[in-house]
Amino acid sequence: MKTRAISSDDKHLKRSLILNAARDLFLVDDRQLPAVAAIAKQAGLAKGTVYLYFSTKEEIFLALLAEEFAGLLSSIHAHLLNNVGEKKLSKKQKHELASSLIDAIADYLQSHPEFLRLDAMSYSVLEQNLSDDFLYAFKYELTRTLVDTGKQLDLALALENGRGVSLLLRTYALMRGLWQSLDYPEHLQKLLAHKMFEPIRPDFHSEVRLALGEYWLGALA
Amino acid sequence: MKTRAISSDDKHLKRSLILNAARDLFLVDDRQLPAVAAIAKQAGLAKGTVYLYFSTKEEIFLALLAEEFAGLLSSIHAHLLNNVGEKKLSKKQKHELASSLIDAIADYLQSHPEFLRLDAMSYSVLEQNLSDDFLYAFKYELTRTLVDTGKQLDLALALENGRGVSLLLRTYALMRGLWQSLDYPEHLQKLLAHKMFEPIRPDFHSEVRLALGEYWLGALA
Amino acid sequence: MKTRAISSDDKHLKRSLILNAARDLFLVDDRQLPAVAAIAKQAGLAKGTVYLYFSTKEEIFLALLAEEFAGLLSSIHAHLLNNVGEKKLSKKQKHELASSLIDAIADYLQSHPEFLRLDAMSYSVLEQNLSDDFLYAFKYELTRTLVDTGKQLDLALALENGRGVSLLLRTYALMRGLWQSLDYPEHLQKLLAHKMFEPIRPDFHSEVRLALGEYWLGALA
Amino acid sequence: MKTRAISSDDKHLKRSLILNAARDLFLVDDRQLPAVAAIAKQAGLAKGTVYLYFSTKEEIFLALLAEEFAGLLSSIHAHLLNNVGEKKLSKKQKHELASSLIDAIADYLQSHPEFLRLDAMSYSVLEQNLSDDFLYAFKYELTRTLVDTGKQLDLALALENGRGVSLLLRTYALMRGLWQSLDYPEHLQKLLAHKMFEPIRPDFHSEVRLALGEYWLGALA
DNA sequence: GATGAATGAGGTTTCATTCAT
DNA sequence: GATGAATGAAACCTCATTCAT
Repeated sequence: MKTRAISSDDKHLKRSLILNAARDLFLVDDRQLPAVAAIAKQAGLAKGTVYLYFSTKEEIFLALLAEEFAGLLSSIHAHLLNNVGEKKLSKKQKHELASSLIDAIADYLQSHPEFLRLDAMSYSVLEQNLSDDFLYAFKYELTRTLVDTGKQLDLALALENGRGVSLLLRTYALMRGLWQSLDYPEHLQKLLAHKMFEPIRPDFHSEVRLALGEYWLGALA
Repeated sequence: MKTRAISSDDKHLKRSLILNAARDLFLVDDRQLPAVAAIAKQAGLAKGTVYLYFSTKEEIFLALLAEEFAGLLSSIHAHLLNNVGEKKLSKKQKHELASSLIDAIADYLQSHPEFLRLDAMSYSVLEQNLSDDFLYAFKYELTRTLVDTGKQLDLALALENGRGVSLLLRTYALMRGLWQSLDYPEHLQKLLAHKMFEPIRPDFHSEVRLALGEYWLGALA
Repeated sequence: MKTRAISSDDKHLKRSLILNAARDLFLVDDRQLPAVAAIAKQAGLAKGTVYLYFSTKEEIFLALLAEEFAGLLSSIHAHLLNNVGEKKLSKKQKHELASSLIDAIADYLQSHPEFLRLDAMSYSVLEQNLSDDFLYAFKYELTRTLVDTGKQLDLALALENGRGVSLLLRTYALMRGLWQSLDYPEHLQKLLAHKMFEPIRPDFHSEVRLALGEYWLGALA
Repeated sequence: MKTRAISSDDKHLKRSLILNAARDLFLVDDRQLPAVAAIAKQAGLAKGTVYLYFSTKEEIFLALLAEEFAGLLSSIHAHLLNNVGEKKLSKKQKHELASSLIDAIADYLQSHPEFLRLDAMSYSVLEQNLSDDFLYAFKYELTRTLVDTGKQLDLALALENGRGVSLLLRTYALMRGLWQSLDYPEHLQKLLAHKMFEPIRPDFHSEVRLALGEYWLGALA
């Protein structure tokens, strides 16, 4: 591709091109950020072009992660808006709301396999090598949306102020921790095929529902 | 320490020397495994010597992590042995046991700052570049101890078979997820000093107690 | 040379730059492939640049050797084309042709001191650490040219089919064997200065003519 | 083995132990000198012990090569002694002697597969890293025996003085050159399985007889 | 004499990023 | 704006040899 992205739309398009290429490659071989050369090739661009849109490799993947966070949170937000009326909920209704929320989250995770994979890289790999500005913008946006959604939750469940954010944070912690504990690379799966390892390899998607269920049960008690 | 580790004890000592050096350096600059050269220097050894005791850099840190896991699990195990009598516990007593267990865990985390730091590297960095044998041995030992401790828990709380392991796994997931969500490198801390970020930076050690408390409350309901 | 090799010609030029640097260094200290760092320095390039043109160090030297083979064989080829008329040669004329061929070969060796030096590394050092593709391409081209030249020889000397290749192969074997037997590194030369060692250190360039002369005499008998 | 070699015989025995171990390992994976650690292990000795008998790794293999040379030359020597009477040989008888000599050589090569393999390492690898003394002793002994055998040849074939050595040297050159040209490591053999490569991979043991036959035919003409 | 623990020089290769074209 | 050639830091691991025990 040698077309020049002149209009703002074109730029946005090319940015997406890169992000998609990066996501595709990452899904093929997670636990390792693909090389910039590979991303460029996959996107049909030159290496240098990638650097016109992102200033480090990590930026690409943090941008991808930001999208995922936004998606999950907006999904939760939407769910809350849909299911909240004006009247106060009964205890049972609250639990039902929590339960459906968990379903919404688990569904999102299932349909966005790259989310927690990327997320698992963020602590050790992704947040290196980023400009303060970019990192700040990421955290800023994330916090804003999170707090926002937290407030929705406060309203929906008649929680005390700030409780919603806390619940969301802990929910997030639990699901990312579970992912990292239960996702094994292929060769490890073979190694752990023996029955004795069964306790440490339940299916993630079932497990996350159960664990979140327990957590919310306690949290709402 | 003698210059040459001839006896098996001496060897074990030298191994520890390396592990300690590695831990020390890692604590100074976590999120990045120190170079083998640096570890060797810190331990007062030559690079090659390190490779007499470990066959890759990652082995060193996985060995360190193995020690931590062993420590935490034995700590839990001990706690269970101390606090379990023969009679069946009342519901209240069970919650008290859970609560004290959480304390034990949280105390361990507080006194072993390297544990969750290392742990956070294990998904993306640590489990690369290891021989299948070593990795298997690690998982084997970990699973064995985990299942063992899980059984103790089953007994102590009169749980159905296998429930204990599950509780431990989810507890672990929650604490590792929280760590990664709440531990910020220094420069990020400065960036996030503003009040608006308060919701995303509660103190880890308080937070882990609270979150685990909620989880166990729900799990034992 | 431009700093950036953009056109295909420029690239070819830069490749040559590297090959020449490698050859120069190798001639200074044969029996040891120079380090890539040294080659890069000699060529006025960065180490990484070398790896843009060759994917392992050995590739560089095998490429060099390939050039030498091509040179020798084309030299032989040319010689045959020049000296072959349509009429059948008499026995004497055949021997004269052989003799002049030997001269052509020996002249080539004399003016390409790197050829047999490199060649002597090929068995034990050079053919390690090469991709199958590269090695195959090398052997393929070599075989093709060799067989081709062999056929010319068949024609020129009215040999039975395939005899020419065989003669060339044995000629090559003899000259490479002689080189390795008669080329001494400097410090060994001093060690073997005594008269008693004279029988094992005749001058290679005379010796190769004599030995090849004897061989061809027998081969054409 | 922790026995001490006190008597001279014991020492000689232990030396042989090392040499045999080295030969065995080298035969398994030629084109690469085995590591000293491997040799020691194979010999049932400690690494340090090896260095009591040889001062560098290369010494071991040069000693091995020396044995081979001695074996070949003594084999030739013996052959000459057996087949030489006092009377002058006819031309035909001379050719018969040469022919049987070639057979003797080729037989030796066939029954000593390590000879030319080792020999092929001598130019580029083996003669590095040796003390002048050792190297000199090697060359001295070799030259002495060679000249000696050469003289026998002079006598047997009524050659002019020194011609025998020359013939032997060229014979050696041809056979080592052929070996290096025709011995392919396994993975290359697969690569060159195609019919087009047939001309460059005749069987060494047949080829060496034919080529030497031609050479001697010319040399005795 | 024998051992094997310790040494540390040495060189390859990768790849994120820059910048001349 | 786009390209891709050039850069060069960074780090691993091997293994021959030494020497304390």
